[in-house]
Order: sequence, then C-alpha cells, then structure tokens
Amino acid sequence: MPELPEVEHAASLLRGFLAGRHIVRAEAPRSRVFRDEASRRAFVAKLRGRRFEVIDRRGKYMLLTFDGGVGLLAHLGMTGSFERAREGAAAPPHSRAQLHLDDGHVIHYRDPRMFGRIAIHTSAELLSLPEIAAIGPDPLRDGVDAKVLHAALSATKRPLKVALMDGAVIAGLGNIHATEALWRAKLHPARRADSLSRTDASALKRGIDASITFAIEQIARETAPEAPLRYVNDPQNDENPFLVYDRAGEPCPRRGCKGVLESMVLGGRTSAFCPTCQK
DNA sequence: ACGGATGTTCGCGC
DNA sequence: CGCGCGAACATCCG
Repeated sequence: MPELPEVEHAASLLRGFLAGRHIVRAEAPRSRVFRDEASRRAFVAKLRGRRFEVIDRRGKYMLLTFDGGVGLLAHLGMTGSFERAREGAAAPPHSRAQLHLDDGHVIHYRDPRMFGRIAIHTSAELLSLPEIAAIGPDPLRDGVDAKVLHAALSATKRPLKVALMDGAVIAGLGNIHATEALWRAKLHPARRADSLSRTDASALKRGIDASITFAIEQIARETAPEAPLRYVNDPQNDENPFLVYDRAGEPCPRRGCKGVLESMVLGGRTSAFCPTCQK
C-alpha cells in the first residue's frame, strides 16, 4: 500500500477521524508492530484520555501529537492501514492496535505482515528521532531542488534507483515511484548515481514530481464519491495505474519509443525499465 | 503450490 | 569506519 502518496492519503484520512476527538482508551495485543513490550504498554498507558492535536508526515512516517506532550510515530510498512469502525463492531482482520474515540468510533491499525511500526515518544522529541532527522527533502512538503538532488546523488556510487529509494536522499520514494520517476526522466535504473549531469538531475526532479502528482490524482479519483464504475474488460481501466511498474514485457508506453519493458533486480527490488529510451 | 509483493533494519564482508 | 549487498521479518495473492 504505502509510498509517499498513499501515506499522505492515509494521514489525511486519519486527520479526519481524529480531528476534535479524545481517545477514551487505547488497546493493542502484543505484536511486532511495537518494538517491545514496554513500547506496547506505553501506547496503552500514554494515549488514554488524550486529545488529538495534529498529524504530520515526513516521507513515509506519520507523526501525531496529543495534549500532554504525547507524540506517536507511525509507519505503515508494506501492508499497514488505518480504518474506522463503529464501537462494538467486530475488529477487522489483522487489527494490531485500536483507538477508542469519544464519538462512538474505533480506529484500527491493520497490518497483516507487521512490517509497520508504532511508537510513543514525547511530542517534542518526534522530529529529532534519528530515523526522522535522517530523512531528506520531501517532494510534497519541501519540493525537490535539482541542485540538492544532484549533490546527494553525486555522493554515492550506488545504482541510481537504489540511491533514489534511500530516504536520506529523497523522502518517500519506494520501489514503485523510483521506477516511475526514472522512466519519466529517461534514466536507466542501474546507472551509477554519481554519473548524472545537472540536466539529468533536473529531468529526474520533474520525473519525481510527475509520478507523485499523478499518484495523488489517481488516489483522489479512486476515493471520489462520484468515481465512475470500473469495467473489467475496459482496457482504459487497467488495474495497475502505473506506467511501467510491474509491466515488464509490455511495450514501452512512451510515444514514439518502440522498446519493450524489461526488468532487473537492484538493491533486492525488481525494477522495470525500457532499455531503449532509458539511458 | 510456489514465488513474489508498495519497507526497513541488521549483520557480514570488503 | 564507510559502503554496499543480501537476508530476515509475516502474510496474502495470483
């Protein structure tokens, strides 16, 4: 589920659920989502009775603050999501944590694979946590500066795509959007990160912005109340909304390019690319 | 039924 | 010490 656009969406959803609300009670069974048992107990103990203040996002991390100086760090991992249910309703599958609110709703943190994480801190220390402090510019929050991007990429010999997925270089890009951004920029994923020209870096900046923007618009379309019905056999309604991600073997979607998309593994992740137009 | 999946962290080797 | 790579984590889906 989550790269930057999905986390952004999840954060606004959660903001809507929590705005103006108090947490009556917090519960959570033991699970890997909490680093350890002390962390799970802190979740239960510290959130009881707290009033929600704000939710912020840094890359794929969500930072929540409550009154009394309570802060919560959440990461959705690979399969995490927040879902709202009526008080008294059966918990959805894989609910790893529950927030009982003062409006008759329960917020469930669902996460089948449990790669996600929830941790309680003080609100003051959230931004200085090592994992947050290490995060690079966020394309949505801060924008991408081509010069800064070029400098960050010039400092590593890793393959371009591996460097792009490093949150210290650019926040929030994962396998999908790194793949999409490179195709849009006509840059080969295996190329050494320190081989980019300033012009390449500018193209990459535009590729990143475009793939993030496209995904956010896509989410808006999918969640719009008036979203049109999808018809299974309509080729315009492909279930994969991305241009090249997971499309190895298909023709390159670039106008005028006769290439066929291939895939290779970089940094342990499958990468689709066009060998003809990505240099 | 087997293989792979949108993320992060840790340990190992160079 | 810094870098880079691969494995590990737990479950679902095609």
